[in-house]
Amino acid sequence: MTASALPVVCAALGDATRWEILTRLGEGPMSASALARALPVSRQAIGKHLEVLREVGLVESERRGREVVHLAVGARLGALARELDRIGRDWETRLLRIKELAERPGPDPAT
Amino acid sequence: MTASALPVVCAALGDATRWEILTRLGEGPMSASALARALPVSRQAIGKHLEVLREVGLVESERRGREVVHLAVGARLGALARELDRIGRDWETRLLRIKELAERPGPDPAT
DNA sequence: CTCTACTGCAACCAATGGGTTGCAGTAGCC
DNA sequence: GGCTACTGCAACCCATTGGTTGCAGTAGAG
Repeated sequence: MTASALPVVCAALGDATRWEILTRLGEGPMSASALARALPVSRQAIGKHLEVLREVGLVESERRGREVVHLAVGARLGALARELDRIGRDWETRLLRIKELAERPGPDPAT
Repeated sequence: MTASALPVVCAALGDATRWEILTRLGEGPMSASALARALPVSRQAIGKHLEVLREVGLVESERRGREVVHLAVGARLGALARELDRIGRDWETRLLRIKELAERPGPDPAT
């Protein structure tokens, strides 16, 4: 996962309806029509959300007979989680270093 | 981190400008005016972004003399990362179970 | 073959949100 | 005390987006 993709995939996860869709798809493959029956939005709205999720790799779609079934991709979410964890750790370590420097009497890093 | 907060905090992370701000704040505390000087947006826009980030716990603010300095909170990001990782694993395990059931000749789960 | 049902595309609408300018308040620096 | 600079609030603008309805295409079921 490249760093520039972080805002995009986070934006895809930044919508409650899409989380509803992902939760359903996490339990098993479903078609867009089936999702539309389960959720209080139209099938076309579901379709747009699915396109967003597919573009960032959070769902995959497969034609099965007459309908197209979609499923949530856990690997992609895991990759995002690892990246966020790494960044969070960086913030904490840098903040600790700053606090150490502030409290230490000798403020020269070269020492 | 409650599950209902996931879309909100992800939405906060779903903007490129906010990631710019977070990156700067991850290197050390800064004031809104300093951020506005470093980024190609106005101070008021920075202020709105900081409010969003503060509401979801990704930055903390502290009055230091005449100015207010902000810093990125790594712990919050780590909590989000753990939650996303957990959900991603759930998806993968359930999908594996479904595939197993589909390939196994005896489709009765009670057996 | 026909009928049903799921998909895909397009146009349109309203709300949200990222951005701006302007102004008032307030707290250090000299 | 006066000047400077940073903060906070409000109003406004426009692009994006989540949502809708409608229609055309297409592929299984009977």
